[in-house]
Amino acid sequence: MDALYSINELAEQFDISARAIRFYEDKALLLPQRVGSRRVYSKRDRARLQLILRGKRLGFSLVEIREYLDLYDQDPSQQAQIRLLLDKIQERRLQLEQQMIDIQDTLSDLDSIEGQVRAKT
Amino acid sequence: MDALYSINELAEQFDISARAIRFYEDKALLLPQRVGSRRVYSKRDRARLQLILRGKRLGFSLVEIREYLDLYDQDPSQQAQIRLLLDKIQERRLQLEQQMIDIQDTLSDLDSIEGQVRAKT
DNA sequence: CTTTTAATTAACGTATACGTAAAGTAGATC
DNA sequence: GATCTACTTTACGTATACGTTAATTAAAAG
Repeated sequence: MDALYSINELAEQFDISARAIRFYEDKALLLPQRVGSRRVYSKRDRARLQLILRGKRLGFSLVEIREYLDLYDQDPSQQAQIRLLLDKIQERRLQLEQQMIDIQDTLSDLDSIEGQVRAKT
Repeated sequence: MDALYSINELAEQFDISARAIRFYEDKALLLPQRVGSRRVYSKRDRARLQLILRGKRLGFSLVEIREYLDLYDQDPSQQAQIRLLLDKIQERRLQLEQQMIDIQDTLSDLDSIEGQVRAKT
């Protein structure tokens, strides 16, 4: 009696298109059961989709995400691959830090523009 | 006697391709002087390119960046557009915050994987 | 049994941001 | 003057992540 979802239910829950979900399956990131020709998603599939979307928010490509998802499948004892993932995460962290700096710089620029605007009134 | 740069000098300085710089010009983000047919970049052009790259790191599209660059050109007194930019910046900030959460979640997952790995040894 | 409704596959289309030849030119060097 | 080097324009190619018909089909509702 595990909860099951249709493709459109999942799409609505995560605010994405059914097309996107089928696309992820096409790229081997998901492999739901079928009832006849229709896709049926388990809790586990749903959790996978959630990981996919998180990966996307982190800026990973679908190919990268697929590789990382495999880590969750293969009983996780491959430390080499885990290290690779940690490296990628670290790389992303550095990018995030640069983004923070960029935001600060941009906000400074905006401040000075604002100042100029005020000086003119 | 303002410093001038060739396209390849700029490319090297910012570690991008000359092709990329020409592409930005094609998209009207840059408009360097010409000496004969060759592009010559001023300090101001260089600063513009720096803003372009910052915008990219912040996740803006070239079209968006072009719109914002225009803000720096038009003597900055158009508060409506400045507000629009501030809104976009705010939107990016929210995305960044979500990214921070995603990173934390991912690191937690990695911790638990690491725990499982250790438990097995 | 007929009509919706929800879902399916197949396949072409789209936007973004360049990469990558290919062919030519202009100035500097020998 | 020939060649090398840096640079140019033109234009087709590429990767990613889906959007968008179009044509079916199966199951539910009437």
